[in-house]
Amino acid sequence: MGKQVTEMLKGTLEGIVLAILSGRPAYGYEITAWLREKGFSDIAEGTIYALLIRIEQRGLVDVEKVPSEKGPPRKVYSLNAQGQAYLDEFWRTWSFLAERLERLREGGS
Amino acid sequence: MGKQVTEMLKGTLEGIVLAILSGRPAYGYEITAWLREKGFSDIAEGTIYALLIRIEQRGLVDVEKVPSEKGPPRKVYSLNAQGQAYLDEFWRTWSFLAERLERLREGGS
DNA sequence: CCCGACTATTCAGTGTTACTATCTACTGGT
DNA sequence: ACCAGTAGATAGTAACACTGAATAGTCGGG
Repeated sequence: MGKQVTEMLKGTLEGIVLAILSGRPAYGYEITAWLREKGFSDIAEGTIYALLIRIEQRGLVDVEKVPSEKGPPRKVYSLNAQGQAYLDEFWRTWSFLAERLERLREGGS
Repeated sequence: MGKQVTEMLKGTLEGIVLAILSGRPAYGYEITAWLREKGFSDIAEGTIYALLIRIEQRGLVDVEKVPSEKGPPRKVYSLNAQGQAYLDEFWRTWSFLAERLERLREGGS
């Protein structure tokens, strides 16, 4: 993809991951694969893992280590109450920005 | 505002400014005032000036120095062909991201 | 029995971006 | 002379995504 997406993802990728986790618990490798499938073709794996560590340290998610049939144990993340609150805030912020941009695109005031 | 907006603006603020300039030429102080009026309550002035210098160095805008009745001369920026192309690309990138996020919000696949 | 393929995570170093805070500079009104 | 308003520049900081590589575990094939 382009540099533009990279820069645009700053601040939104975190919300995207939290939104995914609000549907169901998931682990890093799974999330990366899911994102790639959905068109975010070149989000680096390292990026997701770093992000997960960040949101874990901020207390937005709970973590559980689950043995895998294949490969090393998975770190399964699930959204907690604080994370849900943060996600709600994220959607409000996103709406704010999206509305204004849409208006700009239409050439409105 | 919050830290969330700050991070989300990375990558979008540039597009916002280019979109403004696609409507009409403008100078830094004017753009800052316009943004504040439109709800981006605390975008720092320094941020806009730095951004304008950046897009100027990338050749996305043309610059003209215009004497002001009040204060020092204004640097009036206008979008050129290259900037227009970059803006088009920006909107495509934005649409891509906005679509996927909207789908995520609806809880869809 | 080792080697590659797949699964899964970690980490050090880099570049871009917006923010803070401060500084310069010009005008008009008191 | 001073101050508010207009206008721009800049040095330093923090956050975030990327690159690239390393580590670790399981499995099947030669």
